[in-house]
Amino acid sequence: MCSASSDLTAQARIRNAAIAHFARDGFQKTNLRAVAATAGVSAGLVIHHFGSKERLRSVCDDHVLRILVQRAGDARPSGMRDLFREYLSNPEEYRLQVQYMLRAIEEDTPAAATFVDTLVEESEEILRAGIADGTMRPSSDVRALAVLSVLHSVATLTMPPALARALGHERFGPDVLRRLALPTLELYTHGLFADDAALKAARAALDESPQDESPQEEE
Amino acid sequence: MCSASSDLTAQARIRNAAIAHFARDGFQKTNLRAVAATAGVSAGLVIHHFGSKERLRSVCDDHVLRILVQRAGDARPSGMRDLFREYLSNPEEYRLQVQYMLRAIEEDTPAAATFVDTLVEESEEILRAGIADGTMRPSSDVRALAVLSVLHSVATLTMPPALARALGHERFGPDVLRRLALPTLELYTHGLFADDAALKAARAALDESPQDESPQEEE
DNA sequence: TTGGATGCTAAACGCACGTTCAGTATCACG
DNA sequence: CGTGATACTGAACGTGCGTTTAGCATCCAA
Repeated sequence: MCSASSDLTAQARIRNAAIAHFARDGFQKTNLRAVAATAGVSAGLVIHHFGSKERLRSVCDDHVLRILVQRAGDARPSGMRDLFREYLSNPEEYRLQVQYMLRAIEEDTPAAATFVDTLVEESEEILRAGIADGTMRPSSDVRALAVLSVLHSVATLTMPPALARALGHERFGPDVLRRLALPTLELYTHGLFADDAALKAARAALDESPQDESPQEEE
Repeated sequence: MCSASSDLTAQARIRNAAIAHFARDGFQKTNLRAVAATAGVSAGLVIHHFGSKERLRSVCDDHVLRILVQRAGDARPSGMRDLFREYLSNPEEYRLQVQYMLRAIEEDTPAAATFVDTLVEESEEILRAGIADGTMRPSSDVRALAVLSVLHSVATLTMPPALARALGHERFGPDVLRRLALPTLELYTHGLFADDAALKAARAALDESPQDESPQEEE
């Protein structure tokens, strides 16, 4: 990790400070003077180097995105999708970038869009591979399932404090994750319902009003 | 529905306008002058009646919370947990209040905490009942499963635009919901994994580092 | 009738914050 | 040396916005 604050160009220090602030407080709530302060420079310099707060954000977006996708391409076994698992076992290393991206997803940044697209794409590939080799159950809509699993991952990592508190913890953290791991895996291997009454009912209901958008695949 | 804008007290009109703005744009981004405008009053009157923007929010919180919990207690078959199903079949009626609460959950309002607590509590009751009568599979941690299901519901309703776009839609809406309904139900009745290798591995891993927070229940 | 609440407005105040502006130091280069 | 260009600062500017204030009706009680 290259987090030594000096011996870096002021531009880089500002960028890093901005990433940290955006990740922690979000774009709106962070003010340039605070970013400048943690970067050890004046507020004017931020504008001097980046032109505007908005352009500073887009530079941060690109930077974080580049780190994360390069990390995913890093000859890792199964690409970016393992970011989640990786994050669980090694939260320190990329926590900042992941947190930044989660914020970006909330705020619907262009970078978040390409990040999410990559996640969904890789997730879908993994699902198709798993279904092909029999380790995963076939689905009526693999694309939607991929989106659903990414949604669940993102939701878990951005878990609202109120829900964390309902589990008895102050806020989201490794202990919450550990607590949810087993129920999540149980859900993903057994499901929850003992019979398929609800599923059949839903299929019937959807057949009645066939506002069809989803592709037809085998089940 | 009582949405006629006149023939209501100015206080009520301001409160309703604020609820609409907070639900649509969030607390930070809505400014009092806009609220005053849609309420048809001056900005000063908002302060005159509510003292501050923050106290206006808390009044809105209480109001929406009261509507939602009274709706849940309304001799409905299974209480607030059906808000989700209710919302799906009848999105117009309580869309505003639900959207308001989703925003409140994001912003971690006290009202959101009690709302979430109620959701989790009712969810847990339903799970226990379902497990008892055999319609649901037993879980190693019912509380965590309840939190997980609420998390999934909330996440679905607040689905980030980037994920909706990955499904081919502009943003979250009824069509996205329809698209996700089947995969969700498939996941909740069959699970995803064909075998329980991942689950066993996770159990083993958690046994190694028994940072025990979760209660022991039957499986 | 008077006098004080109450409902309400327009204007102003004050602060936070993004951005601009002079002005200084330093370094490159002719 | 001189002459830019570049890095940087402190102060100021402008604006958006929450809030305050002064004032005007209206209505009710004494």
